[in-house]
Amino acid sequence: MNYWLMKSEPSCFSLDDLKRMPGGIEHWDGVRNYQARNLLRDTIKIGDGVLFYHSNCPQPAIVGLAKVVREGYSDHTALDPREPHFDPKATPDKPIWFMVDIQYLCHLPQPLTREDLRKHPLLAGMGVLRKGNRLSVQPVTAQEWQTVLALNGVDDPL
DNA sequence: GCCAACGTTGGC
DNA sequence: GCCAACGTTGGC
Repeated sequence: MNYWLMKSEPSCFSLDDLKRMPGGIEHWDGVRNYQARNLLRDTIKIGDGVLFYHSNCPQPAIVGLAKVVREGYSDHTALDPREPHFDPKATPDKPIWFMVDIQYLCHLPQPLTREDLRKHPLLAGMGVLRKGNRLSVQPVTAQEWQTVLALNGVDDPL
């Protein structure tokens, strides 16, 4: 079991949007970075925990929890010329880009802002705080996962 | 809106 | 294979 932090701009796709999807499930498409692609294709597994992070917004924060319900498969938005993340080099046989499906679990009663993370000794080392870190999918340690839950007084849903 | 950091592209 | 130019990300 592994844990991940996934970033999304709430003006584009928010945790509320995920909650509203049928079954609370949506595919995590549009990732066009090779390092993140490798994680989506090879490493992220069904049942893994996801910290849902809102980026590029007035209050960037970890706002909720999700879990992985489908492992890496072809990101079809790379094959469709009408899609903003269309990649002419991708083909059905060699998709290049991959995505996973995640399912909504809950909102955090107390979203954790960057300031919250920075001031907590067990969270201050999180990748999302590192300057210049642009990975939209990044690993989270079990300790970080448990600390985020403990600060919110929520039981581990996984 | 600014700007630093980063990944990608493409000429050589 | 180097590296400058460029586009994007994302906090502030």
